[in-house]
Amino acid sequence: MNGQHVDRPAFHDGGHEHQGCIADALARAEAVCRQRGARLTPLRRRVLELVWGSHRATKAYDLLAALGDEDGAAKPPTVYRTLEFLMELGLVHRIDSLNAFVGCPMPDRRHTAQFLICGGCGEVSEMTASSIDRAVADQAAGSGFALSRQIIELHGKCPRCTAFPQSS
Amino acid sequence: MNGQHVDRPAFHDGGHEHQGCIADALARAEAVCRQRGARLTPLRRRVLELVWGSHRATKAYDLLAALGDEDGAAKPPTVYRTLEFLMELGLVHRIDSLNAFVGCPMPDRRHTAQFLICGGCGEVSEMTASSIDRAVADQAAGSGFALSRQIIELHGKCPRCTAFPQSS
DNA sequence: AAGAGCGATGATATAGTGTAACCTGTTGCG
DNA sequence: CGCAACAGGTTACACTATATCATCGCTCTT
Repeated sequence: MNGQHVDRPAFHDGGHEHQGCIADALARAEAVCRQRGARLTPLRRRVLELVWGSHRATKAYDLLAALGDEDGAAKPPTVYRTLEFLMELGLVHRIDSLNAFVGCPMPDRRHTAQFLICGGCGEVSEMTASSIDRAVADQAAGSGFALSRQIIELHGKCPRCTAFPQSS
Repeated sequence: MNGQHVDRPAFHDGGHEHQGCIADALARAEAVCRQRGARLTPLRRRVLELVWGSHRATKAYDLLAALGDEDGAAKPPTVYRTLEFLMELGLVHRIDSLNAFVGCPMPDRRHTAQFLICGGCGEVSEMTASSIDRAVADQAAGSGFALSRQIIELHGKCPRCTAFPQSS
């Protein structure tokens, strides 16, 4: 094991078959729910699907609006409760610096996460970099600090947006 | 230079002479403002003083209330504008996971920051760990990601709260 | 089948956080 | 002085989140 181990640090290209991402996410969610004895109700399934509608972070009130268009006026607590449930199971993560939520690509495995957030296209890429984990754990331990939760959100530009700035 | 370089990872004990912290922070702020040609007005000075009133993160509306008690009803934009100014000069940092603000102990030097946030006493300790910086920079570079801002907020328990849990 | 118990959702209200837009005052300077 | 630039005041509103209580539907038990 070396310090370069990283899971999925990559960004998606614009033309990838996104329906597959959604379907995969739902399949993983069903597996996780089955395993944990939780119920993936239609509402929860729909919210997860909406969150996975893009690789950007989704705002709670955008979900609310989307649900309202179809289910006739959903209310804030409905959305927040559902998001809380999905976070509990590790199916979505909250991006604190954006007040928004993003689907987790590997909910079946306990992991820490770091997020690369592109200021150009808005895409959020989750990774698990053991080198960062180790540096963080070492520093916390060195300060006598008992770490319970790490929030690492890295803002910048993804490779595509760096190559083709949209300002023109 | 080794990988263990850290600035101020320490937590304060309950009995430290806190007036000194505030006075020092104000002195540093005056120096920074003088150097940058910015004006440390009475309002800005007062807000910075309030932020430095503890080593916890301060919420904008708490500042608002504190100012209201003395200056007769300050309004939200006043506080947010002032905080924005102070952040611009690096005199305070925003803790996104708390929606709150904390004084920067070294505003005179450009630096990245990581925060240790104690869930027991609420104290926030800023550090600059080069090992974390390096791991983050490496991972970003390896993904072709152009990093512009890093948010690293580590929640847990400080040494004192670990030793003496207040639950009783 | 009746009813208890529980989890999920609905509904109402309100708390907490942050900003847009416009106006007024103040300061520094030619 | 009179202008320009910046600081701060005021109003109004948008956005984010939670507390509380009511309802619905399912399962389990008797």
